[in-house]
This record gives sequence, structure tokens and C-alpha cells, in this order.
Amino acid sequence: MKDLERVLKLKPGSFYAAFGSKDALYGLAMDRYARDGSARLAALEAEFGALGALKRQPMAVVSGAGKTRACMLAKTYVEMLGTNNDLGLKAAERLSEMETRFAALFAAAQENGDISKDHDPKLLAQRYQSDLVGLRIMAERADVDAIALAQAMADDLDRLG
Amino acid sequence: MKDLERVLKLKPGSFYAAFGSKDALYGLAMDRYARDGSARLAALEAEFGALGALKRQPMAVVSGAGKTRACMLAKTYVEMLGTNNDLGLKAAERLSEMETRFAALFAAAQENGDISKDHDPKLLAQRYQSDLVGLRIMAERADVDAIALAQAMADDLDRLG
DNA sequence: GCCTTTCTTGAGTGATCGTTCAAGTATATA
DNA sequence: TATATACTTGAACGATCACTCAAGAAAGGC
Repeated sequence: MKDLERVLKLKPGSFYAAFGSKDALYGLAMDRYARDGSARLAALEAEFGALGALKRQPMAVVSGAGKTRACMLAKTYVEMLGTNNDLGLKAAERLSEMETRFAALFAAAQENGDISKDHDPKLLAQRYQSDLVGLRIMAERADVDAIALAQAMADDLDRLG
Repeated sequence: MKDLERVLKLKPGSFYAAFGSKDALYGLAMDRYARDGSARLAALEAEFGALGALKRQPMAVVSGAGKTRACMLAKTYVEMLGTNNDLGLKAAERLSEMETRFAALFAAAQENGDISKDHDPKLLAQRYQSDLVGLRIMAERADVDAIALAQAMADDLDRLG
């Protein structure tokens, strides 16, 4: 809160008038985070197609300008495990929504003939999201070659052909 | 702390006499957690060989009796990002040690002829750990088929042959 | 049985947390 | 300009946090 007040230049009273609570603002931040991720994915799909978007996303996430690599949704979800905080539920919902988006991309890639229809798009999506969550956590470690991991992840998608 | 006092049946004074601080005990718990994981891996290797251990570990972790699936080391590491807490450093160290163990298993599997020597064991290990961390987080979600994910992860290891 | 030493107890400490609200200042309306 | 309305301010609140320590109980030595 101290940091927020400094950065937003809002004294406590104004902050609570504007956002209601710390958790409420955190929820808004998660919403924006999910929306931005979704938009980036859509942009990648428009330019490179469904499979292209899926292949580029890991590298985009890892080599991005931002300082934090760990997924905000996954981090929040894990942090709220064992508590009754609604932010945990919200994080889980956003993760599910992202998973649905991934599944749609996999299905589109199958329609395009880029991925075999033998695979279940939903399972592919969960595996993809799982790998992405892992990648983004590992990428925070200095002794991990996140670029190589992202590359390997992208390469593996071609094996689904 | 309140929970710890109840479970350990230790009043604050005794707790601090025994452990020094909350973080010190947490550190001990991480040590034990890492040791247990290492022991389980060694047992799997003794029974099923290097590749067998790597293949069985994901399922063992996901379908285990314990209630918590998320990796304590990864969870702690992520939670301490942006702080100066030593527990974050300790978690990172333990993660690196586990990675080294994975790398040794991959190298052994290569010696056994189960995995092609084209691959770099260190990179394989980082990717494996990354997938495992992701899997264990996803496994906390009710709407994720963790068993299927673990199975897919094990199956993929055969593709390295 | 007495004294020393070790362990146990739990009320209490200071710090920090998210949050409130009465008072003050600016802005809009008439 | 006078008054009503909206926004800003920051001291202070109760709760909770990790933690301390003087006082009391138990154990051990002789």
C-alpha cells in the first residue's frame, strides 16, 4: 500500500474512494493482465496464424521487456491456495479462460492442417498452459536458460503435426 | 504461527528456543522437502532405472497422497521474488540441486542407451523441471486433468530415444 | 531435601497491515 | 459572492504479525 500510494500519488482516503480496497485494485490488475495477454495472443494469431501464435508466445513472454516473467495469474492462484481469498478464485477463472483461448488456437491449427486431429485440443491446451507456467517461473532464475527452454517448447509444437 | 503453536504444542517461547525464528523452521521444512524428493527419485531409479524414474516421477507427484501438489520450492521461490528474504535464495539453491539430479538421471539414461546423446542433459533437466513445476501448479486446479498431463509428460520422454 | 540448571509459559512488545473518517481544500452552481 | 457539492488529506484505528522475556515449573545433581 505504501508503494501504491507513492506511485499513484494517492493518500489512503483517495485510494479507497477510487478503488474500494487493495484486493479490488489487485483484481483490476489481474483483469488487465489477462486482457493484455489475450490481446497479444490475438495479434500473434493475426500475423502468424494459430500455430505460429502458439509457437511464438513462449519466446515473447520470456524475452519481453517487462521485469517480471512469472505469470501473475498462476502466482496469485498458488499464493491464495489454502486461503478463502476471492482473488484465488478470480485467478483460477482467468487461467481457465486463457486455457480456453489456447484450446481454440489448437483447434484452429488442426483445421489449418498444422496439427494432427488425433490430439484433444483441450488436453493440448492444458499441457501448453502447464509448460508456459513452468517456463515463466523458471525464467525468473538466473541460472536457467529461458531462451533455450522457450525454443524447445516451440519446437515441440511442430512434432504434433 | 498460531497454527504451528497448536500443531507443535509449543508456546511462543518454546518455539523460538527450539527453532530461532519462523523462517528458520521454514528453511528446515524446505530442506526436508528437498531431501524427501531426492530420496523418492533415488528409490524410483533403483527400481526402474534412470529413464523409468524420470517417467514415473510426474505421476507419483500428482497422484500422491499428500494434499498439496504445488512444488514447495517453486512456490517459495516465486513468493519471495522482489523481496530480500533469504528463503528465496535457499529455494533457488534447492531447485538448482534438484535440476542437477535430473541432469544426472538424463545422463545415466543416455549411457543406458534409452535417450539419444544428441541432447544436452542440462537442458533436458531444465525442461523437465520446468514441466514438473508447471504440472504441479496446474494439478492444484480442479478443472485440470493432472493425470492426463502427467501421462503426456511421461510419454514425451520416450520420444527422446 | 535442597539447590542449580534447564525447560515451559503466556502476557506483552513494537512494527506493520489494510482501512476509516473528520477536517480541510478545491470546484461547480446560482 | 454565497452556498452546495465533490475531492483530498493524513492522523489514527483495530487487527495481526513475528517475536521477547520475566516468572514459574520440572528435572537433575549431590
